[in-house]
Amino acid sequence: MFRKPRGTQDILPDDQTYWNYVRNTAETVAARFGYARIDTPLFESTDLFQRGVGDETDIVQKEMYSFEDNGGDSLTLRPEGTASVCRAYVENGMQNLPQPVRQFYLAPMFRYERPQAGRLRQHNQFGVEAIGDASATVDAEIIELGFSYLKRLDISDFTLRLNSLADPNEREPYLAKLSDYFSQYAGELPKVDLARLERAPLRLLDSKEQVTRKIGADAPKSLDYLGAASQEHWDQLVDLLDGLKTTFSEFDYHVDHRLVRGLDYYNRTVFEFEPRDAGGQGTMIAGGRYDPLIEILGGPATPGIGFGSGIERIILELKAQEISVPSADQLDAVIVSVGAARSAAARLATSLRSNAVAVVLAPERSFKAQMRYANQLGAVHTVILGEREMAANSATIKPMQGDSPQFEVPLDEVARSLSASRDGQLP
RNA sequence: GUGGGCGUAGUGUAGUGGUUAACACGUCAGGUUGUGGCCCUGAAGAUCGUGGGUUCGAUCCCCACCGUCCACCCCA
Repeated sequence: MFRKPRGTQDILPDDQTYWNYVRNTAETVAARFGYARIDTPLFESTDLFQRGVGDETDIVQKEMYSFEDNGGDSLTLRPEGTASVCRAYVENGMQNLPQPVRQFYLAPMFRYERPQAGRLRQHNQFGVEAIGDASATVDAEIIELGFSYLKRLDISDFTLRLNSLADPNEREPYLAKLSDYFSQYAGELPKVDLARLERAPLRLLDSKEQVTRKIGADAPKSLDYLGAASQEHWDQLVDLLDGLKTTFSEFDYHVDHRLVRGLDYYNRTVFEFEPRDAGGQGTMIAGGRYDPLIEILGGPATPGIGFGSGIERIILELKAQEISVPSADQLDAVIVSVGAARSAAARLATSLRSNAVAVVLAPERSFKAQMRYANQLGAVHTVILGEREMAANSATIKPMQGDSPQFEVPLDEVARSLSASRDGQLP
């Protein structure tokens, strides 16, 4: 038999309660901050990601699902969301909208990776992007949005790390200093980190190797290389976040000069929310400013900032914290009927559904088995249609929870009776 | 891409170099005439991940592959 491709998953009905909870929360919070939904294609021109994400990144070099279509074009299943949103921004003339343009997405991403907990080949992200405004107030807004999202999900015990990667022209001298610094210790660095020293010196900062971490503690900090403009931006952001601290008692952040990003397009502000006792793949939200990106993609220089949040990781954390999520829509009734009453039962089901009652017709089994069936489905009521009811043109309604007695109502009042009972149960 | 653990019915587990591979939950059917949940009885359901090899004989030993989990890498 077939099996699902490696690193993919079936999201079964039982798990959908988590997904609904997360998606609904994301939509609600996004709306509250004035972010509107955008959906972009599942695949894009390969070149968009090569240029946007960065040719040197692992994502582009070995993790993309790229293919050539019948017309000979090279396309790629999107590995991340920001490049597409920026492409859509330029392509659809969003420069002519009031700036910044605030958008969010809920969408699957694809990366050819070795699967493990919290890491899949197809995963889903809630992402937000604010494009067209370079001021630090937007940075603070995005971070507040991420905070509100986690709080509204009822997740606690998370930390927010913050850093500034400076602007590209400031980063060159910084990276040189950083390389120089680590080169002094080349003899002590483990093999993986020697490779990083060549390829991506920034990555040395968040290495998991003990030695490297120790050496990295005193490494040059990007924060010390900010130019006047990015320094002012940083100061404003810190000021705004301190303001948030006084508004939300649980809000906090800490500056971490080791926080870096794997995608090339980031500049200035970068941040991550992660569980306090984060394991390997813990990061729940990661984002930052990407002012150079749209120009890199061939558009007009346009600043932007946003974050991505892995829904699977959020759900892992919801489960880890044993957070209860709203249960699925309940089934109002199962109709139990035998013999001649079955066709009347089918008609009743149809009529109930058009009256907004959720109803299932029990399968053609013994009376007892049908009652069991109703119980297994967790229906609030059983509606019994038998010979007696047929003769009286009525139906018996039996509440399945608690021990209220069953009662009989005329057939045309079943819908009213069921919905009244349902509405009465709401708080 | 690297290293390690694991792979027995739908799910969770037990088990043995040699006749019909066990248990629990779940599923289905019964427990008399139209009433679920508890309980009782019964049934279905596993080519013991796949393919090689060792052996008279392998689910059990060895190898490869696949899958899964963990760590690295990378990242959400």
